[in-house]
Formats: sequence, C-alpha cells, structure tokens
Amino acid sequence: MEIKQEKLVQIGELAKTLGITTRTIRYYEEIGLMGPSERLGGGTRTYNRDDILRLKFILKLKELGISLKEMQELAKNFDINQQSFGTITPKLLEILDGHISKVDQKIANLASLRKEIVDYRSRISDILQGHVPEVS
Amino acid sequence: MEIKQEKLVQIGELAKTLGITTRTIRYYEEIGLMGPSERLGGGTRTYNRDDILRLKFILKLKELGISLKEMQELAKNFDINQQSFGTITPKLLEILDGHISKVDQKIANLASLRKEIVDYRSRISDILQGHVPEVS
DNA sequence: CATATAGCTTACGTAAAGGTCAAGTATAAA
DNA sequence: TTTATACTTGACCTTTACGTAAGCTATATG
Repeated sequence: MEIKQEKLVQIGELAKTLGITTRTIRYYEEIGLMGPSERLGGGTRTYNRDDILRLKFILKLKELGISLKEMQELAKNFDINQQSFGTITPKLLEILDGHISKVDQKIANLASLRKEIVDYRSRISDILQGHVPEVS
Repeated sequence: MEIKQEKLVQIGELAKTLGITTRTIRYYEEIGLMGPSERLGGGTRTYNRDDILRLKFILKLKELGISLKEMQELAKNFDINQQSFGTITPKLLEILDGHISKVDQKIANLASLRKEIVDYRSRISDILQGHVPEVS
C-alpha cells in the first residue's frame, strides 16, 4: 500500500498564483462554495490539487457572470451525492441544460438591451445634427 | 404679460403614474439628480412638466443600464447649462458607446460560457454512454 | 372636532462580494 | 531569542439603490 503524496499549498500562495486575495478564498469557504479545507497543526489551511481545480472552476464561472448564489445552487446538487458519479450525472445534465437555457435567455436580454441603447444613441445623435425629434 | 399656468403634481401622484415609489423620487433629489423641486406652503413638493420630463429621462437611462453615478456625471454638464441640450449630448453619447461595448463584452462572455457548458454537458453525456473521458 | 390620507425629515436596514482592522498564534530565519 | 512573515478568527466597513419605520405636519372630509 503506497502512501499518497499530495502537493499541498497554503492560502497565501494559492491566492497569489490565482491573482485573488486570501479573504476571497476564506469567503468562498464561509459561504460553503469551497468546503472546509484540511488544516495543519496550527490551523493553517492547505489545499490539494482537487481543491485548486475547484477554486479555478469557481473563478471561471464568476468570470463569466455566474453569481456566487447561483453557484451555491449548483453546489447543493454537486455535494449532496458526491459518491456515485453514475447516479448524479443524469441530474447534472438536467442542471446543465437548465443553465444553457438561462444563458440563452440572458444573451437574448442583452441583445435586446443593446438594440435599445443603439436606437437611443442614434436618436440623440440626430439631435446633434439639428434634427427635430418627436416628443415621446 | 400673461401668467404661466403650469400643471403641478405632487410626489405621490407622480410616483404612481411612473410606476415608482416616492422614496425613489426623493432619493434622486437627495443625490442631486433631480434638483430641488418647488414646494407648497406646507413643504409639499410639486413637479411641473419639465421636472417630469427630466425624471422620465432618468428612468429611461436607468432602464438602459446606466448607473445613477454615471448620471450624476452627466448632470454636472447638464446643470451648468440647462438650455443647451447640445452640450450634454456628446458626453451622453460617450457613455452610451461605453455601454454598448460593455454589453457586447457580456454577450461574448455568455456565448463563451454557453459553449463551455455545452462541451461539459457532452463530456458528461459521454460518460453515461460508457466512454472514457480524458482528464483535463 | 376627529379621523384619514398624503406629505415631511431623519436615519437605520438590505444584498453582494469581499476589504480592512484587531488581536492572537505559528513557523522560519538571523 | 528576537524578528519577520504568514496564518487564524471575529467583526465592522464599503457601495448601490432604494425599503422601511418613527415621529411630526398639513389638508380634506364626515
């Protein structure tokens, strides 16, 4: 039986390599996004490869506009049955499908917003050209 | 010399017709977006046609995703010379252009997110079919 | 006159995503 | 051993756009 040799990093180093602050990492743990990490004797948090992947995933989703609250919703279903990947996957597909719809909806909303802004912009631009706009 | 007969409304009625709360209107005054309105004897605020147009304009910009802070920037230019709509528009165009870019950026990000989710979804779907995925 | 309704000011509360400070502990280097 | 970092928890601070409550005034109506 061989001993697993995990490469462990502390919170400061992890934060630095990811370009975030330690507060952010602790905050994600605080709200349950990261799950309690292993501690050293003195209480110092340590992170292994899986922890780091998870954190990177969170940052990726955040970068793309998913709120921490939405991630918490996702995390519920992820964490409840972490054991059997086979039984969770159908549910996971369902969740992902839901998210695809949500994203599609957001894209549609933004596209509509964009059109409105552009239209409004051109009306204002007309004013600068001396055109008389209609009162709305 | 004829006396101007302005139709004046009070805050409650104005709020109701615009679908906002009185708090919102007072707040806009509080932060200088609306300028102090005329008061009746008892101190009750009254709004004339220009005030109402201005408030509608604010709501329109808000609807387009412009923050109250950004509007305050606009208001600076707006208040100095209230007559000339011409002096405010270039600044407004600038802000609107910035917003169009922002929205475009968000749309691009969401599109990218969508692709990622779809990819992830299909990898998971593969697992259900018995395929062995690569570790990423 | 009493009550109802609308208005007034002051000021604290809220959510999101952390920032910042305080006071204490642990570990490594000089 | 002293000093310098890095870490810990706890708790209050920040911003945005108002919500909400308290306590008071003014106007309309029965």
